[in-house]
Formats: sequence, structure tokens, C-alpha cells
Amino acid sequence: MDVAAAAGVSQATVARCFTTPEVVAPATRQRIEAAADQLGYVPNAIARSLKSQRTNIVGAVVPAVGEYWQNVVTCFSRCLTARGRQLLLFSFLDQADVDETLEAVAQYRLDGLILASATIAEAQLSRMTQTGLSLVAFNHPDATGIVPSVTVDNEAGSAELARHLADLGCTRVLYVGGVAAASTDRARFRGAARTLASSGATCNYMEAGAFTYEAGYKAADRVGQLDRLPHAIMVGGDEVAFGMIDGLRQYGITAPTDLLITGFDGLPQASWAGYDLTTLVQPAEQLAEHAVELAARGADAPSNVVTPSVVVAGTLRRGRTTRRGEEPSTRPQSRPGRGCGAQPRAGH
Amino acid sequence: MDVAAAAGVSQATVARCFTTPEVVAPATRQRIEAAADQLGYVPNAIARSLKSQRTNIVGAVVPAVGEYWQNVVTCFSRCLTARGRQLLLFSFLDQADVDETLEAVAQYRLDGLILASATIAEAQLSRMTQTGLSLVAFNHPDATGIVPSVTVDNEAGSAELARHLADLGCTRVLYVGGVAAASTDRARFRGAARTLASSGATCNYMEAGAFTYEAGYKAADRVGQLDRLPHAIMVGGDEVAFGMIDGLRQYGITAPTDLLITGFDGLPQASWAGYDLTTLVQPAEQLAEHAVELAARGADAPSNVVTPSVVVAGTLRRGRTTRRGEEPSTRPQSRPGRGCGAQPRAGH
DNA sequence: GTCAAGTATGAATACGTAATCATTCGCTGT
DNA sequence: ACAGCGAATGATTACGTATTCATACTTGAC
Repeated sequence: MDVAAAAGVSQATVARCFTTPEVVAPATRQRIEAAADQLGYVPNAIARSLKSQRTNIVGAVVPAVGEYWQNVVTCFSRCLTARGRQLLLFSFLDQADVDETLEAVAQYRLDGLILASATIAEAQLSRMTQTGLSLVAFNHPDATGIVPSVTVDNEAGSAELARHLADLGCTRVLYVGGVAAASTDRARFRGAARTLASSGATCNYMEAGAFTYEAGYKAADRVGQLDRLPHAIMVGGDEVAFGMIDGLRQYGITAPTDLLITGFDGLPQASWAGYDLTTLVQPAEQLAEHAVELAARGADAPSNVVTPSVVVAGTLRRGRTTRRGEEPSTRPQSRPGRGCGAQPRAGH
Repeated sequence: MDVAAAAGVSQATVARCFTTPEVVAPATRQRIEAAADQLGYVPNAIARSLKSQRTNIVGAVVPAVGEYWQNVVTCFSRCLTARGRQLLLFSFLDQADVDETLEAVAQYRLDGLILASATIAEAQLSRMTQTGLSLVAFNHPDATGIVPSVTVDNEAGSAELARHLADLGCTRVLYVGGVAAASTDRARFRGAARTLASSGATCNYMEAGAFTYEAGYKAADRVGQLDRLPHAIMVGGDEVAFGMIDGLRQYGITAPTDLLITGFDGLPQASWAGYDLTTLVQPAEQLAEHAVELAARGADAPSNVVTPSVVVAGTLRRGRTTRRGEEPSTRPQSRPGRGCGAQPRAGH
């Protein structure tokens, strides 16, 4: 140890100086800090991890696509940084890559691991439990009971959206899901169907095929060719809803004039004036906070206690797409020619 | 070593079995693999890193906000995974957090570090150079020469957009930048102004204040209150452009009818039918590939060679927002009432 | 002045691996 | 048959830290 020699102390004292500064004499500490500063020494987290058997790193396995996940990743990062931990990120495109990825993950002795995908097999999950790292399933309702899980209340949120539509008089509703196999998708449809049924409304299911804009855009084709339009379309994810909205426009169908549209997730773009979508806002920060909390406990968690599972309620955002009795668009009817004076601002 | 005992070999042989399998006898290898499999053994990457002095981990410091960065992070992750490395992600909200973040970064002996922010101080950059890890500035043109850098050709790309506008007959153009202090912003304005000047067109500058949707939306207010609208607005980033488009709609101003609009970045949403924005598409994959390539070389790079700097050309995407002589919108004039039969698909 | 108690530090060890060096063994060529 | 050689493996060491145990030194009370 260079610093130890420069400060005239032993390596042990240098180590103490960086872990438990209060036990080293002030004069010594100052000498060590000066030496470290001058030599540009910073403690080696790798060696520290090897010795202490905890890395201070939490991993996250996240799908590589979609606005939703990108947003979540940012939240993870913020939460972890806030509590002095690092984020090792694995993003996968293909579900098949996950297995490989998980093997790589296992080599780094992470303190915790957040599995953020609704499509990871349950067998895979239980196999991971063996390794002793504390893993958390994020937004994977079916994992509850197998693994600690954190998720928004999909069913209740979807029910809230459905109630909102029922209150607006909708009796024929179409639910457009992303991937029928995803446990989130099923839960959301369940909440919608149950609520609508109890108000005497019907709720058919249509699968878009993916939680993407393009899938929504394509699904709009099938909607546009229906004999009778439903009163409302509940889309299983905001991004899919954006595609649906843009796709329906091709058929001259717009919300809220021709039918109502709701999304799910509460992406930032849902608030953009271009869409202004009614949706269920997932409290991403809060969800991430819980996930990180559980994952960061590390192995020092009580193991034989029931695996905790956190379900957080979302909040309804009412946008233009379910607003009745207003102009279909805030766009003024008359357009100024170029070079005209400024228009008074609409609304406000 | 448990596995070594179980297989009846020494720890050294077990290690060889996982690093250079070809040097260990097939029979022995099989015995070791069987033992490892049964005991659930996986090599410890932490210990390996400590010994070999390379972590196989590349760090990335990225702003926490904005669609653009989220997209880039995904690309980083993909590139790194493809070459068997891991991504340690640091996302920061406030520029002030970066210093703290970089201190934390230094503790993990990363193979490389990608600094992805156009606003990191150059002093900060050169200080990081000392530590021996290979760092790469991403999308930070001013860092060129100080640090290896990877960036899209901002100036040429912006010039291409400007040329496109000039060809369409625009002679009065407004450039709406994000943050004037950002080196990318300056380069883009430079390219636009130079090109437009050479075709006898004017190009004023307006600062939105941030590279966000909201900033663009607010900037639209100032545009809406101008005495004469410009022929075109060049916006310094797609997300800002989306805000501008939605904001201008409040004033009844739409592209391409009243003026033309261009963006910059080539976000996925620019291709969405709702915006269909003319923009300069950054080859994100390619940029990420280069950045990862440079960062992953690790310390075994020639050090006294000139710091390489990669500049990749973007590609022009022509969207509806600069399309002359067409309907201002694909929306049909007549809207079907609810319950109408299916509409014939517009276009196609 | 002596002993007990407390405080600050040093020596030694272990974490799990990679790499070097040494050793054993089987094989070939003369 | 014996030297020589290559292949396979074992013993050992070092990576940089945290921690335990031991030790020197300080302080206070009787």
C-alpha cells in the first residue's frame, strides 16, 4: 500500500480511515487523507467487495424496448444512486437472451437483482432463488408468492378506468391488450371485464401482439374494419394506445368524438398536448423505491419469512380522449395565413 | 474450493477449466463440470476482476431525462452485452450530482467509462484522464482533442436539414436551440446558419432553455406572438420539436401549411404518424458501437497516440412537417358518426 | 507508583481467483 | 533402456481490502 507508506502507517489504519474514520486519531487521519489526496488514491471497491462479500451493486434485467421500461430504468438508477449503490443494467431484446444474461449476472455477486419483465418463466424465477441473492420481480403479478414482487395494482387500476368509462355511459367496450401471455395484461383485462360486466356492459378482448406503438397502429386496422365501433377502447399500455390513436386517425376515427380511448402506464407523453390521453398513471418512482428497497436489503433479510409483495395503487389521469361535450380538438377552426399577427391563445 | 475437492483436483485446475478449457484433459474437465453443476458453482467475477485487474464492466454517465438518452442507454446495453461486458449505469438529474457520481465511479475499477453529456466541464474531463481508465465522451463535440470522443456530425447534419429547407424555398428561418451552452447546440446552429447564409436566407436563434418537450411547448408561445412567422423552424432536438408542434397548434399554426418544422436526433417517435417529423436521424446503434469499442479497449490501448475521435454522419428523414403541396393532415374532412360502417382506409 | 481500563495502531489472515513455476507422467526416438 | 520432450496438474503467490487479535501507549484512580 503506497498510501500507508507515505503516511507512515499500516495498511490496516488506512483501511479504517475509509470505513470507520471515527476510530482513527484525528492527526493520523489527516496525514492519511493528505497522502491519499496527493497520490490520487481511491479505495478499490472490487477488493472491498471480495472481502466483505457484498458488492453494493444491484442488477436489473429489463426489456430493451419501450418507453415504459426506459422510464423505469431511470427511476431505478435514481433510487439506487440516492442510497449509495450502483446499478448494473442488463437489457434484453429477445426473451431467449435472458437465460444467457442471467448466467452472466450470477458471476457478479450482486446484492440484489430486479427482474423486470412480465414474461420471465416462473421456473426460471424459482431457480434463481437458490443462489442467495435477494431478487425482486417487478411488474410481474404472477411471481407473487414465489419471489418478492413489486407491482402496480393492475386489476384495480384497470377497474378504475373501466368505472370511469361506465360512468360516461359506455356499454360496449373493446379491450386491446399487448401480449395475452403477460400476467400484467391478464390482470388488466380482468379488472376491466369484471367492472364493466357489473354495470351491464360488454368487454371484448383483442390482442395487439406487443406492447409497442406499431402493434397499436396495426390493431387500429382491425378496429377500423369492425361493423360497429365500440363506445370505448381500453388499451393495455400507453404506447400501444398512441399507435391506436394515430392508426384510427387513418380511418377518420378520433377520440373523444367517435369513441373514447384509455391507456395504461402514465407515460410522460400521455400528458403531451398531442395525445392528452386518459390513462392510469403508475407511480414509477414509488414502485422503483420499493423494488430497490427489497433488492438492496441483500442477504441480510429474514429468509424464512413470507416473501413480501408490494402492490401500489395507480392514479387516474383524465385526458382529452375521454372528455365528453367538448371540441374534438383544441385546434381553432380558422387558420391564420402566413405572416398574420399572433393568435390569441386558445383556452387558458 | 468445494468444487476442487469434489472433483478431486486442485483449485488451479478448476480455474483453468473455466478460463482455458482446452488445456485441461477432457476426462478431468468433465469431472469438474459435473461437480460444479451439482454444487451450483459459478466463477466469482469479483475475485476474477481483482486478480486480473479488469472488471469487464463499462460505466456510463448519462442524464436522467429525455427520450434521447434513454434510447442511447439501451444501445449501450445492447452493444456491451453483445461483447460479453456489463453496463454500470449512472444517471444524474442535476449537473452537480455528476461530481459525486464520478467519485463513486472511480472506486469500481471500470475498464472504461462513457461520459454522455454535452455539459460536462472540460476541466472535469481532463482530471478523469489521470486515473488510467479509458474514457470516452459521447455527443460532446468540444471534448474532441482532450478525450476520445464519439459524436454524430452535428454541424453537417444541421447543414443538411438547412439545405433541405432552402431547397423548399425558405428564406427566413428560426433556429430554436435547447441549451445555448451545450456544444452540440452550438454546432447545430452553426451548420444551419452557415448553410442558410450561403443561400441568402436569414437564420435567427432562440433558446428554448432545455432539451425537453415542455421547453419546446413554451417556446411556441414566443413564436406564436411574433409579428411575422418564419418560413421554417429548425428545432435543436426532436423532443423539443414535439413540444413546439403541439404548442403551435394552440395558435392554429401547423406544419407544413403555415411553416415547416425540422427536428434533430431521429427519435422513434419522429416516425410516429402523429408527428411524422422531418429530422436528422442519429445512427444511435453505430454511435454506441463506436463508444463501446473505445471504452472497452480498456487500458491496453496505445496511450501516447492521438486521442481518436469518431464523427459519424446522420441521415435525413423527410416527414410530413416539411412536405409541400399535400394535405396539411391525413385526417379526412368528414368524420363518421358512431356506429357507422368501417371507413375505407385513407391513403394506401 | 502501580494497576486497570481504555484508545490507537500494527501484524496477520482470508476473501476467490489467475498466473507462474515446478513436478509428475507417458511417450517417442535413438 | 534412457534421455528428452510435451502434456497435465499441483503448489504457491499476489490482487487490495476488512477484520480479528495482539500490542503499545495514554489516562485516571487508588
